[in-house]
Amino acid sequence: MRIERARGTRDFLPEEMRKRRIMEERMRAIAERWGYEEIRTPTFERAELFTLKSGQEILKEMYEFADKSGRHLALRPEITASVIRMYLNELKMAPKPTKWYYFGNCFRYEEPQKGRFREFWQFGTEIIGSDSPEAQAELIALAFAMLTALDVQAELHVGHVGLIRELLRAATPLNEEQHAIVMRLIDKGERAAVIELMEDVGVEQSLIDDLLYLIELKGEDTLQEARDRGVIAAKSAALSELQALLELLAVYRVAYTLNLGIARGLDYYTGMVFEIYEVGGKLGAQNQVCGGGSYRLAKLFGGEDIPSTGFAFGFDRLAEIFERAEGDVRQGGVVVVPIGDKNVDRAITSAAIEMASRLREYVPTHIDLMNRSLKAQLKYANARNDLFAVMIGANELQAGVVTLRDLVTGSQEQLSVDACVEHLRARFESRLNDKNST
RNA sequence: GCCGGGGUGUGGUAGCGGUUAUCCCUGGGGACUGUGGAUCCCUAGACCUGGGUUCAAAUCCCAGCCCCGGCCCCA
Repeated sequence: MRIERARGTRDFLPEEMRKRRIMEERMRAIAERWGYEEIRTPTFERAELFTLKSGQEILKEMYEFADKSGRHLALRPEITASVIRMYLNELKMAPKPTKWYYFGNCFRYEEPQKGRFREFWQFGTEIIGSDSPEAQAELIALAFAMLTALDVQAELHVGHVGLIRELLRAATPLNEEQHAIVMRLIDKGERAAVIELMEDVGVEQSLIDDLLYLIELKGEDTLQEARDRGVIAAKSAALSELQALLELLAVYRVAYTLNLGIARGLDYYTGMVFEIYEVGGKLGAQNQVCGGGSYRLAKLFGGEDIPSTGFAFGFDRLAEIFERAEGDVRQGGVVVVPIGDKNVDRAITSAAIEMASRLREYVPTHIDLMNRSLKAQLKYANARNDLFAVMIGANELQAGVVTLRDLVTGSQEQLSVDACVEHLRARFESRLNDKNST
């Protein structure tokens, strides 16, 4: 019986893993240089961690289960909630801001399609302890530094849920719960439902108009325009925060599009929110590669109210876009080839294994594991792109040498074990240096 | 949750009512018994699953599973 992969999961073959490893290393390197440290949290958590404030949308997609003693658990649908939980559990006394990054798999029960899977990877960062414009700008700039390192062309959309919240607060008949509902409707783009809800509760028509005007705002000059029209109060805290952020983004030379319609599906965002979209058209409908913003989760989990800012990349979507120029072709190594019947010629086998062990201190080396003929061993080496074969048979043993064959040129020579090791070590060392310098 | 298009050896495919199920790639062996990449030969290996229609199903119908994509939402 053939067992199929679970729907929405993937196997990664060596070639794909090489590419992902390159991407991951580039992103890690940048995070480290910006002063962020790596953390890791559990793959599953108490389900309440996610149900508490992540929003309705994520609940119906969650993998929930009970363990053998009946605990209510869930596979993480995202990682931010875990990071904050971990911070509160372990590190309340840490100097702020705490700057962390993480890379891990997440799980959501959705219909798989291009760039969307049930198990997917997020690479994210969090600044815990600050949601200042400086923190927001740094974080967005960091995201773009990573995109640049991956040669991904993308555009940034920035919004601020504070502006909408301020306006909703002014709409007196609405309570907190209704605010959340309206936010969700805005995020979904369900304009008609927003109007209906607000009219039902009896919100003034002018306020409804203002709200609709606000969420449609797009583009850089619209902020001033909105203020001139009195839609945004001149002394709005959210407005001045957003303006400060935009100024800093200019300093970081990150281009942006203002989009106040971004409300985001996770309910915990409280301030700046942003989304980044790939612009090359390689992702079809799922072109959002990054999302994030400022939030206040800590209080919900029983801690003090810690302002934080974070984002998460959809790593798989980046992988879809990322073309690797170099390092694409697997660089072959060395094969040690014992010649003769391994079952009979124990001495040859031993000599070959000893040779392989020495070479493995310096170069990728493999040795026949299938008792193949000389011919078949070379064929395998050829198919693997190996560069050298070290052949050891009865003749070599008797003469105290090995035969080193250059699989690219086809030339070969006999030399001592030490000389052969030294020769290969030198060859591969210089190759590694070449690779690092490019 | 909704809507399209698909599942044939390891991978890529042809066949679309009756064939010994095609070709390329791959594994093993050989021509060439201590030398890979070319050529040729032998050999291994497949019709997603379950029902139905039919004398006869890979082929037609239905359901499920899976894949690819779109809507919605997200990363």
